[in-house]
Amino acid sequence: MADTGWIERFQGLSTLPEPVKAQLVAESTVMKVPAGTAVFGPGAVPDNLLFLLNGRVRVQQTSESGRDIVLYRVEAGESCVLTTACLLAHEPYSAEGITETDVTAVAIPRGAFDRLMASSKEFREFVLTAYARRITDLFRVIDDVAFGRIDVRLAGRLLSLASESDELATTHQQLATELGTAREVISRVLNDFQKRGFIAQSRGKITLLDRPKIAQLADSA
Amino acid sequence: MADTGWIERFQGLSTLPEPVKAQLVAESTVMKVPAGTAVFGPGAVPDNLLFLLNGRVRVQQTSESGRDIVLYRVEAGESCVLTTACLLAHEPYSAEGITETDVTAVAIPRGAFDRLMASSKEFREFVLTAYARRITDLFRVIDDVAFGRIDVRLAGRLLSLASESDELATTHQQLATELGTAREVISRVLNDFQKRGFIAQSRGKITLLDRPKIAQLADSA
DNA sequence: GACCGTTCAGTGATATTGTCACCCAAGCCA
DNA sequence: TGGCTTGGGTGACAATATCACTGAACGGTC
Repeated sequence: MADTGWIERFQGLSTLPEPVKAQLVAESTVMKVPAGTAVFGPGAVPDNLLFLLNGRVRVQQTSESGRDIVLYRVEAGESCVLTTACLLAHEPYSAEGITETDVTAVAIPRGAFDRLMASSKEFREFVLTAYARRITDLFRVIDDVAFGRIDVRLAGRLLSLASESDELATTHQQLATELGTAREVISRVLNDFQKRGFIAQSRGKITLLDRPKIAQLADSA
Repeated sequence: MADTGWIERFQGLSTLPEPVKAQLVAESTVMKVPAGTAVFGPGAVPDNLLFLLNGRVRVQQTSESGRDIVLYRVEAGESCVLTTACLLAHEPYSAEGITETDVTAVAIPRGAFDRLMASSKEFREFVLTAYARRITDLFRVIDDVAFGRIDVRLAGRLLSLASESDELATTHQQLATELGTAREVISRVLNDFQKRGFIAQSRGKITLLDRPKIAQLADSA
């Protein structure tokens, strides 16, 4: 018998009626994916709605010119609903999802997703709410890219990327991809941060020294 | 008896089973809105899904700093599905929809929308496909803002805004809002276009003189 | 018509960000 | 040791954004 406990980990699913929970569990399969795998994107179309139990997926876009920008991340306890819509669109869909850690997820096949949408008002609410959150994420990205200063944006990103420890194993190029800018820009801003005593740097590693100051910069929106 | 003809004008709705069409029509009401009205946004939350019969709605976002950027437009024959999701999200939702022309639309109340989602696979497909299109629109905006050149973006926007006539009644400030940039930037680029013979300008008006050249610039992506 | 207020557009100076073309250093490995 | 790859630094310059103005164009009013 399949484990049903995972449902409770998802905000919005715990209110599902029992029969729907049973249906959800019956039609789902647990999958494990190692870090660094492309779970969807050009050339890897998924047929499943994923509920992330553990780990994190980064969704990013590559422009025609070959430059990248991170759109959002799917964390444990969230689902990757945008893909369900993008599956149906026959337009070229340039975003891709990459596991940043080893990932455990529950996969709901397309058909089961549709049956759940038909049978449960609560499930529909869950899906639409998840959509709304992603869309507001995208709105935020647009706002940041269009009107945000990069030092402010970078400060914010450093804080969220280094939420566990003060050590951050990342390259300047990766940070540039986070914000959709160029490596040189990141290098200069980080050197400025270093001069101001916010961080320490070594090859491939950044150490946050003064979180309060960084936070202050980050929300001088 | 209500008119059912409008359904056929929407790509994706014509395949609905007859009973669903009847349901859709029975629960809908036609509304007319004059140009320049905010149909949704902070302070004007809609409880309806709108199908646009005539006219055009511009969806734009105002950042904290007070600057605007246009996200996308809803044209006749399209629906404004993103609002259905954003209604449910209790997060601050900063986008607003403004009618650019007089608009005729069919409104489906929230409850009816939910019943249709429950009862019709085709309707669900329609909704998800509409979502997907908007989301790819947003991805495109992000790509443009992050990596696009202003002159290229402006050229493209001039072409799409002046799709009917070569005359365009708009101010530099409005064009700046289109692209999420500053008026001065638009002024300088337009002056450059003028020098190159692409356009002619007078106060509040732009005339496209050389569409081919503008188009060539616009897709030198 | 003249006057006034508002909106629209032009411009120079300066700051920020992006691009290009390099260089050098650190780590890896034969 | 040398060579290779990756990560990072830097100067010069281009593109874009911001600031602080200016004046022109238009709409009223008297």
